[in-house]
Amino acid sequence: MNSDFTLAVHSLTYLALQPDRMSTSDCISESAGVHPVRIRKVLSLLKKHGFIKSKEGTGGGFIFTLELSEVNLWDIYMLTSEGALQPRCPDSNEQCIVGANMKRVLFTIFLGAEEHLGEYLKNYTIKEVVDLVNQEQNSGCD
Amino acid sequence: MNSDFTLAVHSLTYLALQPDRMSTSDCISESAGVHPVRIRKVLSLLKKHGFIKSKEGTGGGFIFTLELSEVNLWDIYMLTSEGALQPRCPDSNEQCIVGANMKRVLFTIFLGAEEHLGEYLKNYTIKEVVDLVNQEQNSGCD
DNA sequence: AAAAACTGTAATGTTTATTATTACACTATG
DNA sequence: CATAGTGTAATAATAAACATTACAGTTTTT
Repeated sequence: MNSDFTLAVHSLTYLALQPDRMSTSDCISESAGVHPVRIRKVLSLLKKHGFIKSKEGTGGGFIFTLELSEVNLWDIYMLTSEGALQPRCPDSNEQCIVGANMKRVLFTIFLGAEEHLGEYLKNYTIKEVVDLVNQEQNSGCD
Repeated sequence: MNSDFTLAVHSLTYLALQPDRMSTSDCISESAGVHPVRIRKVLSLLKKHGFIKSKEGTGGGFIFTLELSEVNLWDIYMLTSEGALQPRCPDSNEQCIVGANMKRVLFTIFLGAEEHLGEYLKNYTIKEVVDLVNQEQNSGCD
C-alpha cells in the first residue's frame, strides 16, 4: 500500500500529542521523514473531511478537531488508499474465457476482501495508535 | 497489489480448463496479455510449491498436479505477494516518539490485517474461481 | 544427429508510479 | 510591510514494475 496512509496516520498521531497548539507541516515532515509539501497534500485531504483544521500565516499550522477516538484507520484507508488491495490486472485477451472474465471475478472477490479489512481496521482509532506508540516507546530497549 | 498474484491465478485457472494436456507459456501469456517470460517466472514459483508440474521440449508445457479445490487464493497470495498489504513507511525521525515507533505499530496492526485477509481468501479455491469465471461468462450480455 | 519446440533464468531496457523539489499565490501576525 | 505560514500546480528525480533479449538446457521429431 502507498505511503499516504502512513503519512496520514503519522500526522494525526503527531497532532494528537500536540492537542493545545498548532503544528506546522515543517515539524510534521521532519518527524515523518518526508517533504513538507507531501504532508500538506495529505493533510489537505484530512482537512477536507473534517478531521483537522488548519490556519495560514504566522503561528498557523494544523490541529485536531475531533476526539481521537472518532477517527479510525478505516476512515484513513478509505481517504488515502481505497482500492489499494485490488491486485493489478493486465488487460487480457477477451477472446479467451479466462482472459475475458478473470478481471471481474478478482475484482468482486477483492471488493469483499476490502470490506473485511474495513471491519478489522475500524478497531483501531487514533487513540489506540497513540497508546500503542507509547507502549512501544516504554518497552523499547536502551 | 502486484500483478504476479493475478497472473498466478489466471494461469492456474487456465490450466484448470485444460486438465488433459500441457499448456505452453506462450498460450497462457496470450490469454493473460503479458510476456511469456513473466508467465514462466510466475509458474516456476508455483511449480516449486508443487501446484503444477512442467515439462521441457516439444509437446512440453505446464499442467496442474493437484485437485482444483486443494489450491486457494491465500496460498497464492502468500507465494506471490506476502506483505503486500503493509503500507509503505518512509524512514522517519528516531528522535521523535512518533517517528521512532510508528513503523512498528503499523507493522503489527497490518500483520493482523493480513491474517484476516488470509481467513477470507482461504474461502476461494481455484475450483471456485473457475466456477465464477463460468458464471460471468454465462451472465454476459450479448 | 540435427532441427524444432519447449522450459529456466539472468541481464538489460522501457515504462509507469511514487516521491521530492521548485515556484508562487494567498493569508495571517507582529 | 516583512515574516511565517498554508495551498497547489508544475516539473524533476528516483524507484518499482514490466517487457525484451539472449542463451543454456531438455525433449521430441525427422
